[in-house]
Amino acid sequence: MKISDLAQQTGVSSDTIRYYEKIGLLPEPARNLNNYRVYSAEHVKYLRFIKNCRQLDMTQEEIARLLHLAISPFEPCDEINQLLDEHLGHVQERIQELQQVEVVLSKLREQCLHPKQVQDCGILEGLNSIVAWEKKSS
Amino acid sequence: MKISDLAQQTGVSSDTIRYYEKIGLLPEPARNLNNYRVYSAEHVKYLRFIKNCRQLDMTQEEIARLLHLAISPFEPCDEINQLLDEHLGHVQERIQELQQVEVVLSKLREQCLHPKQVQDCGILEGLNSIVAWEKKSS
DNA sequence: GCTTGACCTTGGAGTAACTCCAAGGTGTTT
DNA sequence: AAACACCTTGGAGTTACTCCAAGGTCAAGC
Repeated sequence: MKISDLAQQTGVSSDTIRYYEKIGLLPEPARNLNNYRVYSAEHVKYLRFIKNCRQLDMTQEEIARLLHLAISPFEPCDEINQLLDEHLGHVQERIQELQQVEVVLSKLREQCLHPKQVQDCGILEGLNSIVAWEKKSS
Repeated sequence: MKISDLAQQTGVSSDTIRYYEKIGLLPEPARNLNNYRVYSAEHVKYLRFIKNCRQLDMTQEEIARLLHLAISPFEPCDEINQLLDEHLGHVQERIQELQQVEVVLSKLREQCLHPKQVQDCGILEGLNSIVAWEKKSS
């Protein structure tokens, strides 16, 4: 199976596949006589796993940790649970941040319901004077 | 007013101030005899504006557009409203995406409520078999 | 007068997670 | 033989910074 086949089967571009290999997320495949990469069914599984994690917005580092854990079948899985919990926490934090942004933006938008000249636009006014609210973490 | 004063008054680091100048977001300040940057009250206003926009998660490009519009007081302000609407749209989209991620992560987490061995951990199982849901846009 | 420490300057490298491109090799078809 | 689609590597570009090194300046203290 060549790189374009793997790309097609997983919906991950060839460029990205080579990139994952380079950073060590995806195991190096065998090569054929022309130096083309040759992938196995294992690689499909690996890459699907990675893709799923990315869709869950995990970082490469989190994925690397998960992959590392996945190959130690007899270890306790606390670390996996912990990683998931932390990641879930980050996602929830980010949602809250964005919801705050949404509120401020909506209020700001109401400052200018009818088109005017720029000098009278309440939005620019508003942008000059937002009272910085607290962001929990960045 | 030197760069560290501006930094202190706005809560934006000196590094970031120089960076904003470099990419053209912040107007170039005057220089004193030692070639130190000398800022005016205008710069404080500018930088506060930029900081407010960044807190609203706007990109540098959006901010640049706003700043450009802000100096044309007699133009109609439709474009400002449109920019805000689009940006609000992006924020709402991202919130929805993250909420979907949150649901999937929570379900995944339930696959392993009691610590086990890695080989029996339902989370890894789950990560292998997430049915890719539709993302509206990336 | 000299050292110390706190600033300032510039330029460049590093971060995450890719994406795109150029230059060159290979393989199949017409 | 030419056209076209694929493969290889290496390197640059993206966003929004952050950090660092090497060198210049300035005020205070001994």
